[in-house]
Amino acid sequence: MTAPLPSVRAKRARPAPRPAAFPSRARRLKEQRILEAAEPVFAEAGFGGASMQAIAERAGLPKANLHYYFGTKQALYRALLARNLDLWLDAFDHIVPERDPADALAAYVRDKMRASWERPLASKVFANEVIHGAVEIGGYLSTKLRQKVDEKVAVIDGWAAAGKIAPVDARHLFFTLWAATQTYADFDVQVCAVLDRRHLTKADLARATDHLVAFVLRGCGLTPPAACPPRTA
Amino acid sequence: MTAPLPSVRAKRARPAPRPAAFPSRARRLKEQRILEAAEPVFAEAGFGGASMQAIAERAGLPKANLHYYFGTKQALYRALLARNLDLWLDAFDHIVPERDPADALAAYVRDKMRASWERPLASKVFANEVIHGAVEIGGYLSTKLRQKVDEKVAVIDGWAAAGKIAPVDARHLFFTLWAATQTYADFDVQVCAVLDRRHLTKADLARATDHLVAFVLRGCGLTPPAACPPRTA
DNA sequence: GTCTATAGTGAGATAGAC
DNA sequence: GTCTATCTCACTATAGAC
Repeated sequence: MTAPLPSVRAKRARPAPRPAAFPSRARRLKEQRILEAAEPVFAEAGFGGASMQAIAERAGLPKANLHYYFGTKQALYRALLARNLDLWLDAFDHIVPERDPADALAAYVRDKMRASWERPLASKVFANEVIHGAVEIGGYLSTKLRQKVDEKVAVIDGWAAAGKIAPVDARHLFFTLWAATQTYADFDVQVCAVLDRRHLTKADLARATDHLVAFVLRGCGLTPPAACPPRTA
Repeated sequence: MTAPLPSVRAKRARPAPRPAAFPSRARRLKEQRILEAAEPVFAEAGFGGASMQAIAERAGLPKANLHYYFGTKQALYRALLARNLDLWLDAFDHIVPERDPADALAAYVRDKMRASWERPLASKVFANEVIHGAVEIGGYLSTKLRQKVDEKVAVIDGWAAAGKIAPVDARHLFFTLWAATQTYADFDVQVCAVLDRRHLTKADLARATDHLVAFVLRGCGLTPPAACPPRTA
């Protein structure tokens, strides 16, 4: 579709910089503080738009300090991504064969919606990275994430074979669930605009969750027929 | 949640630059060509990561030429956004009271999926802009888009009142549909990774469309009860 | 470990010849 | 209208004093 662009993040290749080999407790805390400050900056400006200056100001530190701990902007960015990657996998734990499909899927959706409420910035950083080609996390996506999805797809296929759920395309079902839940974090501004809100409230998210759970359960044929009215011409 | 950041796009405020008052046909063609080149660059690098240099190379023109036509990088970016904004509204035309809900929603989903296939870069540019706070298009979102959504929400509420569709939250339904369809454009890399593909093919998108249409129709109670198996304990 | 001062580079934008 | 050469500045990154 599109000819490849030269990678955005490839200014000057530099060998692994200063960081210590044995991270002390104090060091970890400092790093944590910097990552905390970096998250909103990368989330709202993207990698290219973020500046070490802006991150340093947020962290209340001089710029040079960030370089002392992370070496380069890219390394800081990578560390931030790494810290959050597995965040999205936790919800998968609900999807197990022995559990009732409706309960499992409802819990999955609720967990993902909770994440959108509690960690919207992490979601935005991740979204940015994927939109821009997942240069840093491509490996993760095609190994750990794919394996986890394959595993959970098998669970859903098992439910379908047992007649416990409508025969959905489980992989695409996950794409739909990810998109539908993360949109409340990534595209919150658009949701706000349409709902005529200044900020999304917990009540807004609760309503969104109720909508989504009901929608998904019906979509998977997990709601009693009573709620399935006959189709009108 | 997060304190506001200084806008990413606010380096040096400059008065409206050179562009002519009466755009000739030739001028419009040149502008078109530049916008065409700008789309993949902004899509894959974001505003901050995109460079006028990269766009110029894609367009086969010297940098100065872009500045002659658009003045600033921001103006070029704005022009690109403006060109694509109404793209997403077309599909709404299917949602009219007199049409059968199932047909209308299926057609809506199919149109949006077609857009994800045909104009993925436009979708990415838009997604970037929204994630980064919709600084440029916030006005559009809270006026034209909101009005359009309100109008179509009324149609769906009308169907629900007439018992033609399950009582869904129409606004959140649209958020779900937007997210579920645009994810195939915006997050194509992730979808590829999970599906173990190098690129998404038309067949992949067709399969995704079939999944989504079926899922949405069931989710809206628009599929005959036969396909709604009883819930198992 | 911390921070000030600065080096060095790339980017947006412009001047001015053609 | 077009393009080369250049200006200016912001940004990443580092040197080196404390």
